[in-house]
Amino acid sequence: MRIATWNVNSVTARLPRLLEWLQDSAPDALCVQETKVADFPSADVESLGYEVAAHGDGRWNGVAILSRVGLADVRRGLDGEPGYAPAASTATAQEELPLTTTDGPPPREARALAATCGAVRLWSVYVPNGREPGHEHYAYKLAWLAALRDTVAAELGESPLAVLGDFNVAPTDADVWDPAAFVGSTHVTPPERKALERLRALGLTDVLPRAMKHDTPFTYWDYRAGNFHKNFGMRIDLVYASASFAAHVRDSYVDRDARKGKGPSDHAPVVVDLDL
DNA sequence: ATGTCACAAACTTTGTGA
Repeated sequence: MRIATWNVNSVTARLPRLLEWLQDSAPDALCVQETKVADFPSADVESLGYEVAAHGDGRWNGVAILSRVGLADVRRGLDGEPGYAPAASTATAQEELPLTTTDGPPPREARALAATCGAVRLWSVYVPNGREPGHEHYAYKLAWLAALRDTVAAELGESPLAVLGDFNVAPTDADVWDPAAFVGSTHVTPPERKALERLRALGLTDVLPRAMKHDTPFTYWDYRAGNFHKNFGMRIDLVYASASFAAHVRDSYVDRDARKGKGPSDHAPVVVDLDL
């Protein structure tokens, strides 16, 4: 069984590359992040034999799971999932108007989706970026990761389970091209890494993929400044596998070739092959 | 230091987010 995860950075913009990759790599199930659509364009992938479960809220975020081995018990969102409301505009703040009273909690975003595909339970997750340490979005990121941990904890049992997606955290300094370049930035701070550690403490294993080049299994390279060409990347797309899932992993690799060519995502897929 | 994308609306340009 082949399972993969890929942040496509807009499924609308990436549809030709997605269809090409599905045909070339033939995953049995694919977790997708940053679909950036309310309605997933399902027809084309269905013609390749995949069922689609999607969770999208429009312009930002959005996750999906594509499967050709069944798609059952679909869940959207996390237990106790925090929401996020952007800060008020500065123009409003300068007028010193009384804060508008908001009714209820901030809206939840489309960042987590689960489905059972054949013998395995999969979560497709797109963890909040965090913007910068100390930012409201950074606190949201940590709270979101805590809710992810609690939700996964409640689902863990005998069945193989994996959480796959764009975690927006590099687990160790080896997972960024230059730790010195990330001082003061998100993705590498102790609280973010601690949040991943608490998730792994449920008994999950970080399935480290093979690199296809450079001995650095990076999964993301900024579009700017020739970062891909210079291999200035990060490993932030992760596969966290339960013991019964990890026991069946035969191989895993980063499909770095998918980051090349015309109109790529800024992330590469991570592929996991299982002997079940 | 901040060079590229993608998206939507203030739409032939800008802002927001990554």
